[in-house]
Parts: sequence; structure tokens; C-alpha cells
Amino acid sequence: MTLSALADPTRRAILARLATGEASVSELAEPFDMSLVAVSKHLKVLEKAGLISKGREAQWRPCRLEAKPLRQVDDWLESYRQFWNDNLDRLEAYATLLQQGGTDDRSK
Amino acid sequence: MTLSALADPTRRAILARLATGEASVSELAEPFDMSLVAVSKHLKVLEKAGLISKGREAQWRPCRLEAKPLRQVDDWLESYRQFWNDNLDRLEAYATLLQQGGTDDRSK
DNA sequence: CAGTTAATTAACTTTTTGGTTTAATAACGT
DNA sequence: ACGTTATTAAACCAAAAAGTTAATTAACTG
Repeated sequence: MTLSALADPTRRAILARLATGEASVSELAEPFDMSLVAVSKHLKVLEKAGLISKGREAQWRPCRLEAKPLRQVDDWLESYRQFWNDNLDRLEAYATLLQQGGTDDRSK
Repeated sequence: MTLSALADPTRRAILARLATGEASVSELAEPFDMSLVAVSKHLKVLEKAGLISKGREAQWRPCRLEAKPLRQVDDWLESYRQFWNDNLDRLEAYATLLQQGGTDDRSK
């Protein structure tokens, strides 16, 4: 669920903003060319994904970034991190093959 | 676009499979309880996101995992990686505050 | 208490996504 | 040339996502 919450650019921008510190819903909404209601919904998505939490301070709901799910994404990436080093090795190996007269197209 | 491609569990499973080596479309489709056409579409999404590339070998299109976009996700996470260490510090600081008689609820 | 500010809920619309089935394309095997 | 295998394209559908406006809730301010 984390990754689908992160799929939306507005939500990523909100997280980026929150990385600099807490902010209320209307503060978070301000930069965007959309209704406050829309932003409020984005926040709910982020909240359900555990990426933010909301406090209450009078009529404000100060939002705070929660790092746990991001850390999970990082963990998920772990397996591929290993892979992309391998991949570089393979590319190198392939480059060598080419020198020796390889034929199949692996452009891109 | 990478993150929305990664948002779907079927597509993540496909990537996991591809991390173990190349596979044709039908091989990739086999584990899933959905039509081959559906899987083919997922592959197109992954391809457009640059997460995989397809070769051609006779009537097969061997798919290969491409690490670049994943590395970009990793880079994107970088800013937050720093944050989640800070966050742990804050939690510690807060725990200390509680000991001293803090009042506001920050459960979860 | 009346009015204002902050945020959410409800009802609705539009677009995107994830799936289907039925063709079409392309390369192989006989 | 004909049938089979692998994959994609087209047309379609249902459900989810992303947005809207109008109404509601809640807490502050004078």
C-alpha cells in the first residue's frame, strides 16, 4: 500500500514538504492548484499508508512525516540493490562479449 | 512513473521473478491467476517505466530486469533516509520528555 | 451567541487502471 | 502451405483514483 501512496506526485511533494517539519492541512495545501478538500484526501491516503500522522492542536491537524513505511521500501529495495551491482557486472561481461564478436541486440 | 509501476503487486512479483533471471512473457504469466494478456499489459507498464526491457528470440520476448529506475527510487529515498535517523532521535527525545511528565498524545 | 477559520464528510463526475474476450501478427515445425 | 505457439492489439467493462462543490463539524474570537 505504501508504494501506491507514493505513486502520486502531489503526495510525494507533501512528504517532501513534511520532511522539513510539521505542517497543518491548509499549509500543506497552499502550494497546490487544487482544492483543500483534494489535499485533505491525499493526506488521508498518506495517513492510511502510515506515511504521516496527524496531531490535534485546536482546530489544526498538524501533520508529521512517519519514516517507518519508507524504511520498509528501503528494505524492499535491498534485494534489487544487490541486483543492480550484478547488473553492472553483467553489462561489463557483455561489453567484453561484444568485443569478441557477439551478435544479439541488447541495446537500451 | 516508476513508483506507480511499482504500486501493483503483480508487477512487483514479476520484478522479483526477473531478479532471478530472464523469462519470457508466458513464463512470467504462469504463476498468476489472470490471463496472459493481462500480464502482457503489466509488462508493457514495466517497460514504459524502464523497469524491464524485452529482447527478441524467435517468437519469444525474453524480459530482463533493468535496475536504473530502481536506483532512482533509491536516490529519492536518500533524503528520507537521513530523516528517519533524525526521527529515531526525536522519538528518543520524546521518550525522555515523557519521563519528565509530558502531556500531549503522540501514540502511533 | 454569532461569526470565522480549519478540516472533514457526502454526493457526484471524470479519468485511469486492471481485467476480460476476441482478433491479429509473427515465427516456428512439419 | 498449414497448423501451432508466443505475443500483442482492439474493443470493451467494472472498479478505483483523483478531482469537484456544497454541507457539516469543531474550535477559536469578539
